[in-house]
Amino acid sequence: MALEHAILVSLLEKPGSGYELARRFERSIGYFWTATHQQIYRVLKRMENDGWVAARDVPQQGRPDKREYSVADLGRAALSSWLHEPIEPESVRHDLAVKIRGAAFDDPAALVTEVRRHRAAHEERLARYLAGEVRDFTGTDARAAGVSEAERELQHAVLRGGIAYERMMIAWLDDVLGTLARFGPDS
Amino acid sequence: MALEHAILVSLLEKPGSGYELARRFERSIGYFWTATHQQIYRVLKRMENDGWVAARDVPQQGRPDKREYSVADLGRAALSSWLHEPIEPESVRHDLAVKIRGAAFDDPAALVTEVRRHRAAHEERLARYLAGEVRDFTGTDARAAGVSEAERELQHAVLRGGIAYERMMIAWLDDVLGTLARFGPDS
DNA sequence: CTTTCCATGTAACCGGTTACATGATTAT
DNA sequence: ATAATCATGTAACCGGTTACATGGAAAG
Repeated sequence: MALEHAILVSLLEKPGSGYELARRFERSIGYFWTATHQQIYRVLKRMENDGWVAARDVPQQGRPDKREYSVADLGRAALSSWLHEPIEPESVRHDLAVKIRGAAFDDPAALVTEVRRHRAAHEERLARYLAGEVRDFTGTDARAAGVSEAERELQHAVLRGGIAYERMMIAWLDDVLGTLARFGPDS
Repeated sequence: MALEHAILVSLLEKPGSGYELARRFERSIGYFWTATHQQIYRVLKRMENDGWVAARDVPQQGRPDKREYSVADLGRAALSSWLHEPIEPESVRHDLAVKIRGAAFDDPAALVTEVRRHRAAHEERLARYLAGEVRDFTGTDARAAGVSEAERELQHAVLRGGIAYERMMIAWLDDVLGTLARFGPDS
């Protein structure tokens, strides 16, 4: 389990409210971890009880107050010890692969639309990542205020992972489409 | 949720017991879906109650009896309808990416061992997949008895996906190692 | 004689998802 | 008026993981 740790990393990069964290999990953090706001609020509360994070009420004008969280010493220590313990390389879960193998017992041609939909979704994500790369990681100083070089470079490395993943998926889905095409008229 | 459907596909490819299914989920099906035997037995029972699969007791010599399951009409229909409904492209979950971004707030050099471990694990998987590809998908007729061409080709396409994934991961982890190396002496 | 393989389960727990709820402000 | 954004939650459910349990056969 790493949601706690993902939250710690995000709060170390920049303190924020549960709502803001939820937004980040739709964006930058989203390409390696997802979480809904319900989950985040629940975990955040537990982390506060455990002394991993500290909250501060921030009044705002024209908007509801927010509780801004930042990482406490105990949280930093928890993250550090997690970073030092080995984790098992997780295995993937691909619904689509189940469908592809299942198509052999149904109509292979019917899957083409579905595979194309997925391909489009990955293409879209790739475009988003590439745009983010240009925005955040070009120009030596642009928006580099208060961010260490290590932080910046490691974030970039993770983003490159997301980009590589999307490119691989697109290429593979093209491969699959080619295979499906050979069973178009009939099997 | 697709475990039911993964089981249906596997049983369509070849009927088998819960135990045998669990083994398959460690092998061929394992590169796109994982499941433990506990989970499989539970789901299998539910599927039998729902009439998706039918069981047949098979006595064996020198071994405990087994319950061999095969797909019933209702199961085939359930699979077909699932194949025809669109599913959302799922997003990945990478503990390792959390660690990499977290390393900026700890010791980046300490992550090198961990990343190398993961790299080795992916290298090993890649070797297994490639060996499986040679074993099962070379030679026009080898072990192709009773397996349709569509079935064979689609299985191969899924395997190529696993291979592409492992290759991408290895390349990316090399990228990460290079990035980490630049923060070796100190950040 | 101890480990591994075959074979099937129960029980507890917990993280993640979905549905529901509230309430103010800003934009169309 | 209506929808969208900001902001924070509760409650129910359920799939997946971990631990525990049994019991015979074959292999080292």
